[in-house]
Amino acid sequence: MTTTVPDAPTETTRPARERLVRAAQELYGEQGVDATTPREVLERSGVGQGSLYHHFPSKTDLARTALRRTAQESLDEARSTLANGGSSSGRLRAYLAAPRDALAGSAVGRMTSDPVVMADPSLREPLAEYFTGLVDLVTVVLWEQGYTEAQAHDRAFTVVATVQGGYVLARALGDDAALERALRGVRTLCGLEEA
Amino acid sequence: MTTTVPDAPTETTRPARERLVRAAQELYGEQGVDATTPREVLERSGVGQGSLYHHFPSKTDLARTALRRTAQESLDEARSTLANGGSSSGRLRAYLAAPRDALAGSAVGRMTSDPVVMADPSLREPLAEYFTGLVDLVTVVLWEQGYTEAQAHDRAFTVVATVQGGYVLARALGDDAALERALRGVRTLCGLEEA
DNA sequence: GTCTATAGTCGGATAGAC
DNA sequence: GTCTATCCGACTATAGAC
Repeated sequence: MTTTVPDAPTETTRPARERLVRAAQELYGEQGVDATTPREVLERSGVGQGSLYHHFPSKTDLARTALRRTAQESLDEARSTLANGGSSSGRLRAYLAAPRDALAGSAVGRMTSDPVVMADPSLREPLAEYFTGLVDLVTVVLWEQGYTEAQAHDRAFTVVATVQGGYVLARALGDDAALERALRGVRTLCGLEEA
Repeated sequence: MTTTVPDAPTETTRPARERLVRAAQELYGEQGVDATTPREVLERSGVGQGSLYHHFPSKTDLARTALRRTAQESLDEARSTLANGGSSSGRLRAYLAAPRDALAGSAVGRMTSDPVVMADPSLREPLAEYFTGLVDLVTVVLWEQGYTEAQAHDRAFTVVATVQGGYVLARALGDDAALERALRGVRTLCGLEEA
């Protein structure tokens, strides 16, 4: 008696669908949603033409799935640094020193310039969720350091904005040192730098 | 004897060309370069079909002209705030308090996510020039406040990054208050806020 | 569920009259 | 220098066999 039950009866894991989402995530990170064609997604995923439209009614539906996942993965990664053990200043320092591909930019932040994403509320939603969650994580850390809730919140926005703006500067200048400098500046301003 | 000499013999001012550049600047600010079609530029400028390709060999050449002007105008505006009279702290405070359309984003910064712009070095150049000039302006102000050159430079990157990242946050959250909070945070961190 | 083939639309660019 | 008319190719999506 062979156990033919795969993983879950209601929500089975589909390989083609999965490959499509992964390929879309990669291409969106490289080019954005607007500039990524269904054809490119099919080529990278190795899936045939009509299969995309079997799993997703339209390009937008694929984008929604891929963006949700990217936002979720990015937030999970930030959480692993900001909400784990260690002192609050140590966790913030670790977050600001985390390895980043400056010239690639923020997978989520870059989407705020994508016309397709910004035109559709259901595509914007993952962006809002990501940054709300990220700012909240940083706010808690700053609050633990003794700031008032209002001050912690303002400065959390500043910290997250510095990271995002650092990406923008690095890409505009073609120099990853721009992000490094911006982050070093905010570390000293927050009193996190060693003498 | 009518003076038929217009403005300059070598570089005359062409009305159609001018209208094309203006329309392109507007549309790039709203949608980006990649998402803006020649047709849209023609419609907004009120110029006829073939005239675009009379003045500009390709879409890229129009983009280069428009981006250069936008970068130049943006830098001039920043200079008028950061390099004018008043105390150094007053000028920096004025720059950070300048009116901004947070939900529209930075006309220059948003281009760092545009595939067409990033793929062409001649289109990226205006971005690099703008941010180099802007960071230099802020660096001078901070240097006047007594910071070492290295510290002033790092913090200048942080200030400019906060503005750029503030735009990203405001757009992602659909709330212009995000930029305000990020800027208030950096003002307090820089000791520019009144008690 | 996956594929090949193809339809419809629009973007980028050109030709050539005025 | 400016316009109208038009070509070519690519992108989004569908049809229908296996």
